[in-house]
Amino acid sequence: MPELPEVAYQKKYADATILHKKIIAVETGDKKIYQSPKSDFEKLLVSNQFESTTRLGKYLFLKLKKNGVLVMHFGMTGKLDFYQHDETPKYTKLKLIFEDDSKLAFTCPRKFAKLYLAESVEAFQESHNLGVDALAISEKQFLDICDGRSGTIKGLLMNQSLIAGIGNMYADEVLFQTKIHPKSKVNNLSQKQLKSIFDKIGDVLEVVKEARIEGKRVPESYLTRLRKEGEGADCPRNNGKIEQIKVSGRTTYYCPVCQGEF
DNA sequence: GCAGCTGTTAGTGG
DNA sequence: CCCACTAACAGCTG
Repeated sequence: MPELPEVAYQKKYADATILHKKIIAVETGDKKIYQSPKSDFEKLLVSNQFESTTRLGKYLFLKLKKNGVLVMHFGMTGKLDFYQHDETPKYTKLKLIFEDDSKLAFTCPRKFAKLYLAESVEAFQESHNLGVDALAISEKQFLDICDGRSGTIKGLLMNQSLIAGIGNMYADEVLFQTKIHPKSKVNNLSQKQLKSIFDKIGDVLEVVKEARIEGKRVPESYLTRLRKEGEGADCPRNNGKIEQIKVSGRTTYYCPVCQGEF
C-alpha cells in the first residue's frame, strides 16, 4: 500500500474505524518491523486510544490520547485490516483489540513495513529527514528544490528527503503526463517544464488519491494503468509503444514518442 | 525455476 | 556532498 495516494486511503480507513476507541489488548508479532522494543509499543498502546491521524509523505501518524504518536510506514505490502470476527488475518504484525471487541490488524507479508513511536509528527519528520509533503509543497518550494540539482528528474521526484510521498509508479505518471523523459537531468529542464511537473504532481496525486478512496480505477489516459502490460503496451495518446528502462535503480515505463529524448 | 515488484537502506564508485 | 547503481530484505505472481 505504498505511495501517497494509497497511504491517504489508509488514513481514511483508520479515521472511519478506530478513532476514540479504548484499546484493551495489544498483540505484537514479528519483531522485524518494530523500530523500538515491542514492549514499548505494548506499554504505550494498552488502555490508550487514537485521537486523530495525519499523513506525511508515505507515513501515517496515529496520535494517541496519552503520550505521543504511533507511526506507520507500509513498505510494499503493509495495510490495515479492521474487523469484528475472531480470525486473525494472515501476516498480522500488530493487532489491537478495542473495548467493543472490534480489532485492527496491521498486516504485511513482505515485512518491509516499519512501525515507530514518536513524540510528534514534527519531531519524526525532523529526525527522519523527511521533505515537504508532495500535496503540500508550493511552486516556489519545488523550484527551489530543483535549483542546482544535477541528477535525473525521476530521482529527484522519488527522493523522500526532498519531497515526501512520490514513489516509482507516480513519478513515472507525472513525467508521462508532462511528456518529459524520466532520465532528463534536472538542470537541463526549463522553468516552464519544471512548473508543469509541479502542476502535474498535484493533479496526479489528487486524481489517484480520489480513485483509491472511491475504489475507482485511474483514468484511461494514465500510464499507471499500463504497468501490468509492461513493455510494448500502446500509449493512450498516440501510436507509441511503452518502453521499460531503469532509472535511479527502478523499473521505469515511458512512451518514447510523447516523452522524447533527454 | 526464475525474475520482478508501488519501498528503504547500506555500500560502492564516479 | 551529490548522484547512480546494486544487493538485501520476503512473499507472491507469472
